[in-house]
Amino acid sequence: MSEKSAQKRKYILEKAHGVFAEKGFKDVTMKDVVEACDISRGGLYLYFSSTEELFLAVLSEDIEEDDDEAITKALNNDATAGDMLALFLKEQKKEILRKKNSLVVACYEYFSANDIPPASNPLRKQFDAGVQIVQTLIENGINSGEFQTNDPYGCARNLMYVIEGLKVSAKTIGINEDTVDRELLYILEGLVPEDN
Amino acid sequence: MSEKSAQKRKYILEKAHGVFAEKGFKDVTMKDVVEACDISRGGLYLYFSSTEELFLAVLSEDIEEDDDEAITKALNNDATAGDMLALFLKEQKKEILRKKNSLVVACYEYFSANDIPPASNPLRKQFDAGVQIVQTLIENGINSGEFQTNDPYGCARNLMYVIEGLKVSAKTIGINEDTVDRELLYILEGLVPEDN
Amino acid sequence: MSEKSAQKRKYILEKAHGVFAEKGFKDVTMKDVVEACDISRGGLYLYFSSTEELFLAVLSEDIEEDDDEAITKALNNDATAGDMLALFLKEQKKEILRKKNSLVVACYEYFSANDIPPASNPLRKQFDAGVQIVQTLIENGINSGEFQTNDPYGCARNLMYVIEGLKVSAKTIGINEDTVDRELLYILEGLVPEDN
Amino acid sequence: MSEKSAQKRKYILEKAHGVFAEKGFKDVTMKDVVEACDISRGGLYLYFSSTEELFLAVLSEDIEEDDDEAITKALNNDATAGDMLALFLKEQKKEILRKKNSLVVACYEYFSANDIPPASNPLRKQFDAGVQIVQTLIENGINSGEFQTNDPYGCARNLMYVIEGLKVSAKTIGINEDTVDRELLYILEGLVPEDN
DNA sequence: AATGAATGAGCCTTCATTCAT
DNA sequence: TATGAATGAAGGCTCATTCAT
Repeated sequence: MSEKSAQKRKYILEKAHGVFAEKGFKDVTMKDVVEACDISRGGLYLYFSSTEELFLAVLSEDIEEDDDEAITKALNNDATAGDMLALFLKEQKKEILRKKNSLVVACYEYFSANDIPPASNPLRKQFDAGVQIVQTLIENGINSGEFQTNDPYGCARNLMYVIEGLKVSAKTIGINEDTVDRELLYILEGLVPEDN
Repeated sequence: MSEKSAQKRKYILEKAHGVFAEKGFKDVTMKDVVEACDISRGGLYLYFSSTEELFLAVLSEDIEEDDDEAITKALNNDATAGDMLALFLKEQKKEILRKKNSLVVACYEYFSANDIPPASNPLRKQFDAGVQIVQTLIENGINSGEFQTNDPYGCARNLMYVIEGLKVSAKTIGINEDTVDRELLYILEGLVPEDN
Repeated sequence: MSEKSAQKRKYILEKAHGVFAEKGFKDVTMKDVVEACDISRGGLYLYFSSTEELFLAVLSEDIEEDDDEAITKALNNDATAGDMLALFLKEQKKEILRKKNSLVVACYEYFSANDIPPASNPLRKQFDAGVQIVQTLIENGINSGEFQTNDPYGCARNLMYVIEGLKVSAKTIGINEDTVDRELLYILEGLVPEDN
Repeated sequence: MSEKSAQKRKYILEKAHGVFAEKGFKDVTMKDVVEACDISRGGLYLYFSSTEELFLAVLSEDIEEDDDEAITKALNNDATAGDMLALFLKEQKKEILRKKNSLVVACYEYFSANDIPPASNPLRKQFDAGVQIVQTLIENGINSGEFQTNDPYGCARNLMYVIEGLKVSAKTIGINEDTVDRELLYILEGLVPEDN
């Protein structure tokens, strides 16, 4: 039955994902999830015993899938650094503007209310991974002459913080696609040699 | 009596401010506020009839006081653009790192759950005001030869998004003073003519 | 100031009358009355200390005014018994169908919840008075040859119970003017000699 | 489980019936019912979510049972119209004088506060059904020579309004068995040929 | 007399959690 | 495993009543 169990667990996580995306973290009740899953109250408790447990499980599933497949794939090809950075930014843009199934708000609510040690904070991991990827791409770009900067790490961090700022702004003050494009472009332009 | 009433209203707002700072928006109950104020349930309802009403009142009081007095004062003196930008950033840094009485998290929770038209969204107003100030300072700095950039508006926006990113990161993944310094410095350096 | 006091008392009773007419007895709160009168909470308590006290006061004022003036006046003239009974029924009909300011429902609620000794029950007094009036009119009518029945008292009671039935029906199942006319006419016809 | 559920639903309705009989409609709180049933607050809400819902359910159960079984049974026998009318009146009398478990007052309170379209107003239905029964009985009685009247419908209505009047009077001004007997007798006598 | 702020009791409603089946 | 009835705690809201001014 472990097979069937795993199946059901996955099913619950999917439905719960939708609930967290819609209501954030704090407003979600076990009842919400039960109803979304259309299972019994007791049934849910068999798998998860609190919204926190549920949320953390949803989150790790989510991150697992997340693995920036597009980027990874591209890295295996012979794409230029510029192409790959563009690809990365395209993914980020999609995430920033995503309305459906976004866990961003739920993450803010959860991680701002719970002091998670950085080492095990998935948000932190994602952020650091992003910086790492961007830094690498920039360095590659410098080597190939596509990019120009004397602080690739600083630039990568700057980019990631801007992305964070855009994400939160998208949820709180509302921004449109043009705004995102403009901001990302601003940064990219800082990277490109300006002599031309 | 209106005098005393106003007094008490203010008192409630102060206490509520503390509660929102501590628990964010969604977790705050009227009971929390009642207990923080040490008044009766009915007494609170005399002044505010929901946590939303309370929060919005707290917020407008907060913004009112906020008025970036330091900056304003400096503007009336003969401070250089560089000094003034440094001052602005110091204020922002304080805000980013503030643990006590920060409404940042509560704002995220409230404004991500409620679609407020941009025109009346105080978060938006604050952001735009920030961009405006920074842009002006940069332009002044360009005129005085302190700064160098061909897109003051873009640079101002970039700075403000980084600040947003730092704010949210401070609450969710935790960042220390050095990180803030490093990020702000990175941007400042981009502004300073590098020929020397 | 006793003059002014009496004035205000009267004012409160008028407003309260409207409130009881609209909401019945049980649903009325002191707050309702305070708001209807636009006076202070404490102010109302200076005059009445419960809705019950208020209601009973409203009721006695109401009954006082009620005194079937029209009938009384007619009795002093040389109206025929038939005319006077018709007049009486017209008044009753008005009462049965009245939507505004009717205390009927409030009376039902109050007197069905409180066992008032018949001797001091104003509803009972009114009922008995009605029977008495009708009986007298019928007897007069018999003497003048207008009416015919061998049980004037029984007929009067029957009429009054029908009126009670119509009153309560008007409030609970809804009846229209035609229905009232038809019912009252039915009784009248039983009184009139049928030989003609 | 549905079996047990139905059982409990019935149990709650019985207890609630008692509560409404005792306190009318408006004064009944969910807490009253919870206590009468000796179940938990939440438990009650599982079955009914307001006193209104409860009351309407109580009412329809009540009417269902009500079916004037005695009359129906008699109709299938060879009882005379007079016997059957007497039987009907005996039932009504019982109802008029009933102290325990009577929903009359609750009905007054509920239906005078809520405008229910006549077509779906159970009080109206009951009234009309009563008129219909009485009219039929009278007509049968006329055919068999037991009764005499030239307006069976009018007489039936008159009877039913008197009964309504007696019901409400029983609750508000208090009447005893003799009074009921006397009033019903008065009407009956009007039906019986008087020549003998 | 009159005001209206303040209190606290009371009822409403929703859910997390348990448990018998 | 799975169900869903049941419980009771928690928080919301409204008002009767009091009292300092």
